[in-house]
Amino acid sequence: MDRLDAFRAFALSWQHGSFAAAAREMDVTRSQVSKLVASLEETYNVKLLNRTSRALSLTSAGAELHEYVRSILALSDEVSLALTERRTQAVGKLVVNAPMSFGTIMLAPRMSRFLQQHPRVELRMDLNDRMLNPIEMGFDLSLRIAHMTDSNLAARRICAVRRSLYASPAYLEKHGMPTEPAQLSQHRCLNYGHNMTGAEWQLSDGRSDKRVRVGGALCSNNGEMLAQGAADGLGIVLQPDFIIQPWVARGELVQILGEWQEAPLISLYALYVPSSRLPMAARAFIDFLVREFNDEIPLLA
Amino acid sequence: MDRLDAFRAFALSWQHGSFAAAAREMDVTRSQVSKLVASLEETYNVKLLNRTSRALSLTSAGAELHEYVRSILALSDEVSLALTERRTQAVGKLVVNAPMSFGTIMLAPRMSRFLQQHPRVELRMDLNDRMLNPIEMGFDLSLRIAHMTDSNLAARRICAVRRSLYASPAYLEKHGMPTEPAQLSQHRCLNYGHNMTGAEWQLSDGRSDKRVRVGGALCSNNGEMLAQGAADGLGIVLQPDFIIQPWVARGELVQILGEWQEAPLISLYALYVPSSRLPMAARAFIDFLVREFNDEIPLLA
DNA sequence: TCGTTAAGTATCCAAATTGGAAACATTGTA
DNA sequence: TACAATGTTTCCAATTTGGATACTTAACGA
Repeated sequence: MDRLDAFRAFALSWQHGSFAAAAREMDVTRSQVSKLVASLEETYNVKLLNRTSRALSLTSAGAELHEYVRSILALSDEVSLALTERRTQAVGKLVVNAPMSFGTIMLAPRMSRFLQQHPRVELRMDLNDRMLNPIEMGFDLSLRIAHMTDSNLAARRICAVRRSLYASPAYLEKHGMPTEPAQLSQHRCLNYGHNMTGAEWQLSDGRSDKRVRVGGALCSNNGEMLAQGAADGLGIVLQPDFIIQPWVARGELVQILGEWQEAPLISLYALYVPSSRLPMAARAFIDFLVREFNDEIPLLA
Repeated sequence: MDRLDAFRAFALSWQHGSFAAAAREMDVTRSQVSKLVASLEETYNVKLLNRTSRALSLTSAGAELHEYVRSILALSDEVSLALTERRTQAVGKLVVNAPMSFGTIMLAPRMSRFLQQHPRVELRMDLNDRMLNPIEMGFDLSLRIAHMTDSNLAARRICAVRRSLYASPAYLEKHGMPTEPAQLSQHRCLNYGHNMTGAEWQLSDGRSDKRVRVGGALCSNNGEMLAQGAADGLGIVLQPDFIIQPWVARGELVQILGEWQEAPLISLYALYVPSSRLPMAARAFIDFLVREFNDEIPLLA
C-alpha cells in the first residue's frame, strides 16, 4: 500500500468530490480508492473523510492532513518531473572527473562549446590525477586514459590516444639516440603511473611488436611533470602527443624512434557505473567528446 | 513497495553512509534497504547512489532527489506527529455543530471554561437548526436533541432533556386550562420540527403513558420562535425548560399539566461518524458536556 | 599473500498483500 | 418506485514482500 498513492487518492477524492471521480482520475477502481483512503485512516488511526454515497467532507484531522499532502504531492511530482526530464533531456547538474593534464589541455578549450550546445546543463569538472574509485567521489562520469578497463565500471570508448617516445636533445646527445626499442631498457625512462619499476612499454612499428621493460629515476601520475623532467634531461618518456606538443614546439623535446608507437593504442574512456541509467546530460557529454575527438585525439586543442 | 519507505531508506543510507547503517536505523535487513533503493531507481529510472561494499556516493540525480526527499520526509513526519498528537491529546481544530437555541443558551456560557481547560484546542462552533446530514458539513461532532438516533451515525448520549408543556396566560384564559393530556388534541399546539400535522406527543405522569396527536397553526425548527408564538397566544408548546425559562420569568408563559412530562425523555446526543477514531479534542468536548450537564440539562445556564 | 570482516546483492520461497470483479448497501432522483 | 451513482465488502488468484542464506566485493591486517 504505497503511501504516496494513498495520499493521491485522498487528495483527489477531496478535490474532485468523490472517490469515484478520484478513481477515474487515477485510473483505478473505486474499491482501490476506498481501500487506499481506509489504509491512510488506518496508518494515522484517525478518520479523515466522512463519506456517504453522495457527499464527502473532511474531518478537521483530514483538513490538517490535506494541507500537508498537497505539499508532499507537489514535491513528489516536481522531483518526478525533474528526474524524468534529466533522463530524457540534457538538463541539470553533471559532475565529470578527468585527468588533470587532459582536462586543462584538451577539455578546457571545449567546455564553452559544450555548454553552448546544452545551455541547461550545469557542469562541474573535477580534474584529478588520483586513481581513486570514481564511485566514491560521486562522479556521474570519469574520463580515463587507459588500456581496457578491468574494473566493474561500464566504459564507453571515446577515441584512441597515440603515445610516442620523446627525449630532450641534451639527453640524446649524452646517452645516444636509440635506434631499436630493445635499447630502451638501457636508457633512463620516465614512467607514467605509480609503479616505479617493472613498467613495460609495448611498441609497434606496424610490422612487429616489441615489449620492453624500462626503469628510471622519476615516475609520476602527471604527464606534464614527466614532460618537464624529460625536457630537463632525466630520460625518455612515453606520453600522449597532445601533452608533449608544447615542449616540442619550444624545441625542448624531440620525438625518437618515430616509426614506433605504443600498440595496442591506449584509449580515452568514459567510465560510469554499469546499469547506471545515465542522465541525458552525461550521454550528451560523451557524444560531444566522441564528435570532438573524432577517432583520435588531435595534437592541438 | 511504499515509496515513503523507499525515500527513507535512500535518505538514511546517504546520511549514515551505508545501507547497513540505514537498515539498522530502520530495523530491517540490509537486503530490504538494497531492494528499496533499487526500487526507487526503478521508479525514476535513474541511478541514485553509486555503491561499493565500502563506499556510497550520490549521483547528481541522487543529489537532486535527496533535496526533495528531505523535505518530503520532514513533512510526512511532521503531519504524522500532528495527527498522533491530535489523537492522544486535546489539540488542534475541532468543528462542532449544535442547534441554535441550545448553542446560544446552554453552550455559549460554557465555551470559555472549556477552552480554558483545553488551551490548545481551536474550536469552531457552527450553530444551525437545519437537520442537515452532519457528514456533509464536515463537522467533527454534531450535538442534537432528539430521540434515539436512527441514522447511521454513532451517538454518545450526554444527558436527558426534560420537555414540558407551556402556554400563555391569555391563551389559557381564552381556551381553558387542560386537565388531561387527551384534551391537548382539541388545543392549538405548536410543534417543533418539520411536520406541521401528525405530530404525536408522548407524556407520562410517572404512572401511565399517554400519546396525543396534536396540531396547530405554527411549527418551526427553532424553539425560541415557538416559545414566542406561544407567548403571543398561538397555542401550547412542548419545549425544553431551558428554552422557555426566560418567558416563564417574565410571566409570559406558564407550565401546564405540571405532573405530565414527555416520556420517554428526549436526550442530548453527540453524533459522529461511526468507527470514527475521534480526535482527543472531540472526546474532551463530549466529556466536558457530560460533566457540565450532569445527568440532566439544568434549567439555567 | 592470505584470511577476516563488513558490506551490497542475488536467490529462494513461504507468507502476506494486492487489486479487480462482483455483489451489496446507501442515497438522491426521475 | 425503479433507477443510477456511489462507497463498501468479499472473494480469490496473482503478485509482491521480506527474511534467511549464500555469494561477491573491498579494505584491513597479520
